[in-house]
Amino acid sequence: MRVCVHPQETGAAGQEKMLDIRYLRENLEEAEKRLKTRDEGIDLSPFRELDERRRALLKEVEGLKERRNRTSEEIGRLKKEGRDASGLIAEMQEVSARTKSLDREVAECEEGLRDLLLNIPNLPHPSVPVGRDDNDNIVVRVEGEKPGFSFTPKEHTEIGESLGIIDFERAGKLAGARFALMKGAGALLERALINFMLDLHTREHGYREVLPPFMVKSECFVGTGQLPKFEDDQFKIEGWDHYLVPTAEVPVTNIHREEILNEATLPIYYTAYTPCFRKEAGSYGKDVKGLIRLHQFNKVELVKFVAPETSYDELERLTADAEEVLRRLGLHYRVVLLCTGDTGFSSAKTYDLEVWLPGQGTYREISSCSNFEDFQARRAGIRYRPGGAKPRFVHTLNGSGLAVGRTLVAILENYQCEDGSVVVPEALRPYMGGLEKIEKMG
RNA sequence: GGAGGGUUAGCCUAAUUGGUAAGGCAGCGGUCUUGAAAACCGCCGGGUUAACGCCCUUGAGGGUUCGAGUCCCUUGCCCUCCGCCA
Repeated sequence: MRVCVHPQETGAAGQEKMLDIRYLRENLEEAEKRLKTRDEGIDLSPFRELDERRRALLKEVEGLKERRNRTSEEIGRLKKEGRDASGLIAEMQEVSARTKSLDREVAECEEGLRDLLLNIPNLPHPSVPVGRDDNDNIVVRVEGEKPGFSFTPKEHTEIGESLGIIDFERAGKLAGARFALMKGAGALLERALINFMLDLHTREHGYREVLPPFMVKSECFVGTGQLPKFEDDQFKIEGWDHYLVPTAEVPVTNIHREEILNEATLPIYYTAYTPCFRKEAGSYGKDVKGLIRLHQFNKVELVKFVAPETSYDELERLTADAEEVLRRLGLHYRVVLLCTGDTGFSSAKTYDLEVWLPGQGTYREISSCSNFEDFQARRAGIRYRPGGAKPRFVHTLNGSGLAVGRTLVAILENYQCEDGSVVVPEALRPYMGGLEKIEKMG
């Protein structure tokens, strides 16, 4: 069901909620306890007072409005009959003034509530392990095996630069640190990966391909949860209300913002390629070299809109769809269930896929698959009508399928040969004009 | 960038000089029917309430007014034309 902070603002206020206000009112202690498993600093204590004050104000102002409505009609009748209504009009002038000032108080009160609510993360699902950070995540399965090497495997930066397919130096000249310039077979490989992933998801997994705008309005960012809390991570377009998308999740989830979907159309599966733009504020010194952490990278995303009862089954299937990319590419990986402290702001439950990188001797995140339950749907106003009944919020999910740059890293490191060349995984060869091996050009 | 037109509930469409949102379609429930259709009845934006009721809702935000879909200002989006442009 839809809930509004302020009944007069059915559009705006309704979308700016995260948790059901009625749930909070009735279960404040429980909610705070559960949220504290994600973040000790969460404090819901201002909620009670704001909520009660708002309701008291509404009671008074609505009473006044009722009187005003009735009297105004009476005035209309009197005037039509040619009788004098000046006494009533004078009376209503006062009521009107009082109403206006009360309305302002209500608005202030609701702004406080919004500030509070918009910054509260989603409740973690009961199956999510309680923990502080990534040390408390749980490896739920491991697929494939680490490749063996008869030599010491190199990191992708070294492989890519010596093959002449990645040029970090000139990328720096163009755009500074954390950008890459892909060249020749490197650029082709990146493009092949995008096409391979989109084809797999559209032809075999039932997703519909979309190509959204790469910059969208701020309200979309509020809808999916990047705003207001994570403004610092976003690239804003100067003089516009637009931001560059940090993930296709933002434009694709918001395709159905403020819509009531026909139940028969659910579930809806979309896949989209977009570049992703992130400031990476606060990651200074982390992954400064290579393709791992860039201000701009490519990603193929999977997004689902589903009926609430099905969303956890859908999460398992979405994760499997992302895993299939790694399987087809012959890459060893593991699936990690994130703990409460490591799960993203909007998500109720998240699996990360971590691919093995022999050059670095470590697993790195290459996909993140989440069920947001109705958190985003509530903020973005995405509903469906179950069997002609009242509209209900859908559940939304998404996952990377996959991060393209990191997949390219994994291929370079896992398929490298002693002579510095890189074997092209068979699944990609049709996308690369039959190329079997990337070798240094003369 | 300039000029003009538009925006009403899931969709489509009304609403004298300002007087308190009328219909239709789709959908849901029911009557009728062997079943279905048709016809007929009810429901069919949000909030609140045990219920009656009350408040809010004409893209958004302000203003004027006792009272605004209607008048004024700001603004989002869509369409047409001009200019510019891949």
